[in-house]
Amino acid sequence: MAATIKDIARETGLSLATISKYMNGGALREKNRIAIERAIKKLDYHVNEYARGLKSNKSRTVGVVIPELSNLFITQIISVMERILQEKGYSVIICDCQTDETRECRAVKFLMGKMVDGIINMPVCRDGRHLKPALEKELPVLLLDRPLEPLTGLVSCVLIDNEGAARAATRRLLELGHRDIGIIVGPKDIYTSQMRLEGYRRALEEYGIPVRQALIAYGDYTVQGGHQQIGRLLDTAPGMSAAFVTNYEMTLGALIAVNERGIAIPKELSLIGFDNLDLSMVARPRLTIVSQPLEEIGIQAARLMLERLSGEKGSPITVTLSSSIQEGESVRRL
Amino acid sequence: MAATIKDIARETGLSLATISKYMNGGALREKNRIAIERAIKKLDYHVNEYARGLKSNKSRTVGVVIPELSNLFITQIISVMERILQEKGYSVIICDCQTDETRECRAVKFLMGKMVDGIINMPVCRDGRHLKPALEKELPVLLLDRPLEPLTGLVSCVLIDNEGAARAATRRLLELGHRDIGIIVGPKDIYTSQMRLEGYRRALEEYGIPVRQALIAYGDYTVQGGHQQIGRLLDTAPGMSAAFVTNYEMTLGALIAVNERGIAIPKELSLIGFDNLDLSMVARPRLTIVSQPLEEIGIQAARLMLERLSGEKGSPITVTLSSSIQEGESVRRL
DNA sequence: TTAAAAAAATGAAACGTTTTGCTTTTAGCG
DNA sequence: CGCTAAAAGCAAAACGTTTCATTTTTTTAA
Repeated sequence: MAATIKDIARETGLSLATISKYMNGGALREKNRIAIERAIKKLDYHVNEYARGLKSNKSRTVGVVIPELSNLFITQIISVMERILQEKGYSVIICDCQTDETRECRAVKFLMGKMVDGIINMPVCRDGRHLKPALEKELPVLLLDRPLEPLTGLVSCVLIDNEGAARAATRRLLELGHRDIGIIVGPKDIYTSQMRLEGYRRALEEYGIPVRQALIAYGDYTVQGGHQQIGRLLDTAPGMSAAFVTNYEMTLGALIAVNERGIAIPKELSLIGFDNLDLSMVARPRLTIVSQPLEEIGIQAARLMLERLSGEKGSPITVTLSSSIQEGESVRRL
Repeated sequence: MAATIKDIARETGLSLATISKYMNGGALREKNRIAIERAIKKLDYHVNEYARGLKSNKSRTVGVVIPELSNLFITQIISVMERILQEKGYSVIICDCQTDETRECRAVKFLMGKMVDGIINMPVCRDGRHLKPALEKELPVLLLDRPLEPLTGLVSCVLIDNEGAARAATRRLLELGHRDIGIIVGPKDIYTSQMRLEGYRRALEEYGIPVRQALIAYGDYTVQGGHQQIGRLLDTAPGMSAAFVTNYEMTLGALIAVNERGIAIPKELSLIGFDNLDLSMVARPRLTIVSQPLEEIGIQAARLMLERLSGEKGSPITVTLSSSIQEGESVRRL
């Protein structure tokens, strides 16, 4: 049915090898190049990825394993990555493991069954066991947003300077005179939570202010979690003059709760949120937020993966991107 | 390196053809089946999808073309579809065309280059031109959420009864005595907008109430759009006692705006929102919403596609799912 | 017990590329 | 013009499956 390289060969009178060379960017005579191009157009030829994959052991496909698809932080990054990889002819298979280690493990195996050329992973499993099959096969592996201690030096990472971002946000509040600063972080065992909490601690230390457990709330990075935890803080730490919420969903939840309680921002409570998405453009007063460079994360991830895929060896790299604080009007000077 | 069917043949003393038969579920002698299974385990054999794809002209891959990846309605559906398709051994390649017809067209071609066995599409281009190459090749095509007039009878669809849902929501407000009901729909040229607006109109007609342009606002299905448009309605239609917002993002935007203005729900304004996501679980008072069966959409889409992929011909089917109203406390009796 | 029918296994030929080692053609130079 | 080196083109052999037409084995029936 569909035209093959053989048809092109017949049409042009050249050999298979020459056509193949053309398809892979080899050098050939001008008139042959033209003839081939004409034949390709005439016969509407497209390479058969399967024949090629079989021969070359490359699928031109990258697998992406994420904990959750319904998460704007993640989809925003994937969107960018996908576009870039696609421009280079790679397709992307996304596996949503639903924050489940077993599924994550299965996803890696599934992708290897699909013969992906590389894997990009925002890991759930903390010990990196799930990536073993890929590493054994020397597939390029790239970690997103969270490093994996046991894999240090073995795989590349694209990270955010979580600690620095949280420190800067907390400092900002301290500079403006706040002393009772609440923070809502994610689950205790998640890397980004730990780092953000650490940044908060460090900033307080710099100012010689004791860290009070009552001002630390552990959410679960969901809207509901943010809603609950800000409630908890407001109830149990009445002196709190400012709160720092450390991801987008929880910021949304917190904002809704604060509005419901009729608490005025920033008059009664200063708020610093997270992630530069719709929310920050919409809420009034405009939210002051820690803005993660989502697009840049995607770009760097795609770049690093493409470098690996094109055979550049070199040792694994960790790229750490820094967030910026985007000033709004949700923080006031005390 | 990796074990092939040949290795299994050698290990078991059987022929290639027999192993292949086993792999594809053919009938064979019990002892041979056992021997093969043992060999597979021993040699850690996995089929080479590329060799198989080359021979069989099947890629066991489904392409999904969507207007936007950072949209909870969409990702929620994809999540389910992907899980089901993956269970059947299919992988999914997602193409985010960014609501751009040119990109959408390119995405279809890209996917065909990747030799997908079928395409699931939430279409942007209204005339379905972009799907022509796929239809010509007789690839199974499935439309999601929006039918395409010119393709009626040619492709299957999974739809929501948008008109019915909007009518039910509007009726609900009418039953409770509301007469000045605002509605925020999406862009004028989008199918779901039109249907939802139509449902609103019909409900008003049933009650003999004239449709007033001042109560109809066109948003763009974004948080910001919802925020703006509810503002517009509140400003230009001061008598409005209830509002119906017709997607998740705009509901979020509207809710934020209403809270900012200190308007009490449902005392000063009754509100019906859309889509049963985090938001409705979190907002207080709990929102009354039109709840689309996101999971069911995913299930039906996966099912229909799988049926097609397994060769069942039959004529294209349109599955229309109905939404339900989930009662909260955001609507009051007038 | 044997012939016929049914079931299972087989060998070999594809599928559409890439690649390797050679051969032919072209270009450059004295 | 003829020689050489470099460039371009070629034939054939893979890659790991599936599938078809046969052959072999097993089961059934007489």
